[in-house]
Amino acid sequence: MQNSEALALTAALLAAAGDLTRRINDGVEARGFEGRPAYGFAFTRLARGGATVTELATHLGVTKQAASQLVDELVRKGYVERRPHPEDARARLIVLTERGWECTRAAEEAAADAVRAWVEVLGEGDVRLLYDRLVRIAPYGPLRPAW
Amino acid sequence: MQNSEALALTAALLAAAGDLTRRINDGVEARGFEGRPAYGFAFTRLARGGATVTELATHLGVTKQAASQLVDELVRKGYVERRPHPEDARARLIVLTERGWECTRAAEEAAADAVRAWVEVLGEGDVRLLYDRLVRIAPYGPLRPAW
DNA sequence: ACGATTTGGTCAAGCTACTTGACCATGACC
DNA sequence: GGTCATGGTCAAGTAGCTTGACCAAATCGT
Repeated sequence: MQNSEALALTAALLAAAGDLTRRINDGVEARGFEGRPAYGFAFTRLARGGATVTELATHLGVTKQAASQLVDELVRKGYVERRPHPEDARARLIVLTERGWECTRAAEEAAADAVRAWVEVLGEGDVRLLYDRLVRIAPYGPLRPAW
Repeated sequence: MQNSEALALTAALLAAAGDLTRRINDGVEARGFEGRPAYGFAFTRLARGGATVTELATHLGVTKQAASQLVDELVRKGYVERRPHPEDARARLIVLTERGWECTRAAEEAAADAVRAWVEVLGEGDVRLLYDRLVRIAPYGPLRPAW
């Protein structure tokens, strides 16, 4: 593989990721929610029983201060609540509200719509293969804003 | 494909793209250049005979003001020059300096190194296939910062 | 059991990379 | 040749992160 192709591969990845996130965000807004792409990724972490600010920060690949500010935003918009943590009095458990669950489902639907567009071009098998390969490359890396 | 998988696919794309850009940027800095990831993508556009600020803006998916600021930065660091445009007195042609070419090559090498790590995991064929599929999905979309 | 250190969280301030808005100079179009 | 479009810059504003300081609760060492 030539050097110039390696940069092109990176560009293609970024373009694809940007395309998807934009479509999803548009879809979420079209369903009556206001937000930014980071919400969706926060939701995927919160959906499994809630999370602490620090856990969220790790998941998103930002400082805990930034995660805390994001949570402020989500609280203000009614998507999550800060509850006392059942096992650690220092920590707070961030959990989705009913509206938060609705927004999560909206994001999943929008994502499914966007991916469906890809499936029409590549076919189900290739999209699944793409996913499989990507997971093997960057299994659980933080979701940093990309460039 | 289930809804939740669609979001996971997006996350995987972002993680992979973020991983690559980080590795490349580290590699470029290790080779003695200072910069940020956007430089590399600007260089790929400038490498083919230069470009105007507006063309660069389109390529990167930002406003022309933002592109102009990026060019300021690149000029300050000695990577590019603003020349009068040979065919349009309003425009300026942004071209790489010798140091700009060196940095471009460094970015390509770093990208090749990063991709090589992927090839070791997936094999050359799968990486090439990945690239092929990505290009078919998001052929020439702008390279927006991803989330 | 108790002082020292670590960990979870927030407050405050600062910065980077973008945006929008205003503007000028040149080119394109009847 | 006047009108509008296009390329570029200057200026100001903003979003979303960062670093640094700090407090309270938990954990560790002795």
